[in-house]
Amino acid sequence: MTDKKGNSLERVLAVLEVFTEDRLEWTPEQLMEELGYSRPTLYRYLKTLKEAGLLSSMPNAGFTLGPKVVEMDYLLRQSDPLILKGERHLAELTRRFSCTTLLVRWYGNRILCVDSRTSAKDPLSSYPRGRPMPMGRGAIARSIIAFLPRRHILPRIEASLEDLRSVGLGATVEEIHDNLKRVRKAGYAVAKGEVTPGVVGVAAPVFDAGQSPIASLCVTIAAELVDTKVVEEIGTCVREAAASLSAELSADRRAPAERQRVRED
Amino acid sequence: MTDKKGNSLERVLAVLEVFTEDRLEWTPEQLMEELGYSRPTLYRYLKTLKEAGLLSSMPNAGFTLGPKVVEMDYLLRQSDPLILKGERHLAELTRRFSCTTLLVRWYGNRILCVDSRTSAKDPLSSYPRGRPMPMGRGAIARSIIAFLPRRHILPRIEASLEDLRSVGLGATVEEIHDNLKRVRKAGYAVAKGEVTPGVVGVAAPVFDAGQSPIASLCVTIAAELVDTKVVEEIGTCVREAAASLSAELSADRRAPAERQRVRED
DNA sequence: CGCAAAAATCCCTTAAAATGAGATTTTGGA
DNA sequence: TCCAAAATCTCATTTTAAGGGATTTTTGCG
Repeated sequence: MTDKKGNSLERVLAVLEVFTEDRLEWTPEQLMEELGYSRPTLYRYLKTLKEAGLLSSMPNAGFTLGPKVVEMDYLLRQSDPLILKGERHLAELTRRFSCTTLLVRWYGNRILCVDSRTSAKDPLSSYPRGRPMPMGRGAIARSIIAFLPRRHILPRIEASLEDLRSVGLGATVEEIHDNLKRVRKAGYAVAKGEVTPGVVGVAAPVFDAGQSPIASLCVTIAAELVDTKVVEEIGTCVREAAASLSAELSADRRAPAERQRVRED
Repeated sequence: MTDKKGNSLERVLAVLEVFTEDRLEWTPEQLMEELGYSRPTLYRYLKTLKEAGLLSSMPNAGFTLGPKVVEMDYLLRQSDPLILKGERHLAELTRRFSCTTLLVRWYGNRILCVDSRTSAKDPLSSYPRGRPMPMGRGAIARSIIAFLPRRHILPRIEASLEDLRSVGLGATVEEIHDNLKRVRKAGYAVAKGEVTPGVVGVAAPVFDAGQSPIASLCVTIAAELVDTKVVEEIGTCVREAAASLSAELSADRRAPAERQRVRED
């Protein structure tokens, strides 16, 4: 069984958590075992989730995620200021370099690509929209961690110490911290082949009026296409684009257009 | 207030329902009024939904749908047999005709585009992935209704009587029913300009081992590109593609590959 | 920098609602 | 048509969610 307990709200939503890339389909029996719910309870949950459209089941086959998910994703694409305002910058960067650009949101302990665009003839990235990436390695993760408020950085370094070390960012926590300070100073992070071999990532954080980054803008490009100088050039562009995007986001905030309410009663 | 009542599971999930194309952002106050929940209750719900990633809120701005939605959509794209097996047919139809093809799932009282592909130079359809379409008009809706078990057809005709009449399908319930029988016999439905002016839709139902259709495969094409003969040709293709897709789906069902369970403990 | 206003959370009792063992009905496949 | 498996129902029991009001935390502003 995965989770301890929680209130019934959390327990219903916990059902959604077991659907992963490794396991996209579950039978009620399997869910009972995995989640430790009783039969009637599980069926009640499933019924509710199914009615909400979050799950769907073909008769007597397993359950999978449902159509409401597709609908919500569509709505999200229309509502997320990050995506809406980021598009322009993605386009600009892909125009300027032969690369794949990613707009990646930070949430919980993951980072998640919410939009991407490519101009490389042979795209190398394996992270399309919606595929979560682990924190801990790669330019994106580092571009976010480096810009966290001081007291949040150290715990994160410790949590991902293995990864950060193996990536050559330093041997001790202090050394790594120093390197992250350098990232912070430069305004962008660079990683060579940390996520995908032969691919260089250059990422800069995106802020939303607050002090902590909420997302990262990243250019990934084939290593053979770049040298130190070009990486610097890309870094500058990415940093500026990210800064500009951040500014747009917080400007939007300051003048919150009160959208009209549409009722149907 | 939108909904009457329901158990707390339904009430939490009802929060997700208020996010629509007309209203993509809600403040807690507005949600309290709209849903009729008390303050602590609403905040509890919001907290839970936010922790699950289904909602997100930028400090003191409104709430919007959250990143988990993007992740689930990605998973869904990988797991939905309809999408996976349908892709081939969409590709084939778009290759053969200069058109937009849609794969549309039926759920509740809506139909929802889950995949689409276009080969027309100037795509006219305004229903991208995730945008729900109303039942009641259009070839897609009709291709589904016509193939429902007898006892489900009449209530649906009555429910959408206005629409069906205005579309010229007949004046009385009987007349409309006759027309639907004809659709059933032909194996596909045709609609001219019912959804988008100047666009002809040709749709056939997709089944999943059961008697009721679960989806529809549709070709939309500029009216000026087709005459009766071509429409018939398209109809035949669409019907055959849909039948083939249905067969693939139920074959898959009959030999349910037991996917391995991956645990991490 | 610190204050006032608003937002979000907490507390705690009551009332309501979720739970689950087992019986029962429905479903879908042969 | 019938049978086994799947899904739902029943109902006594206990857990737990609800919400008025107080409290703490955050935010905007002087």
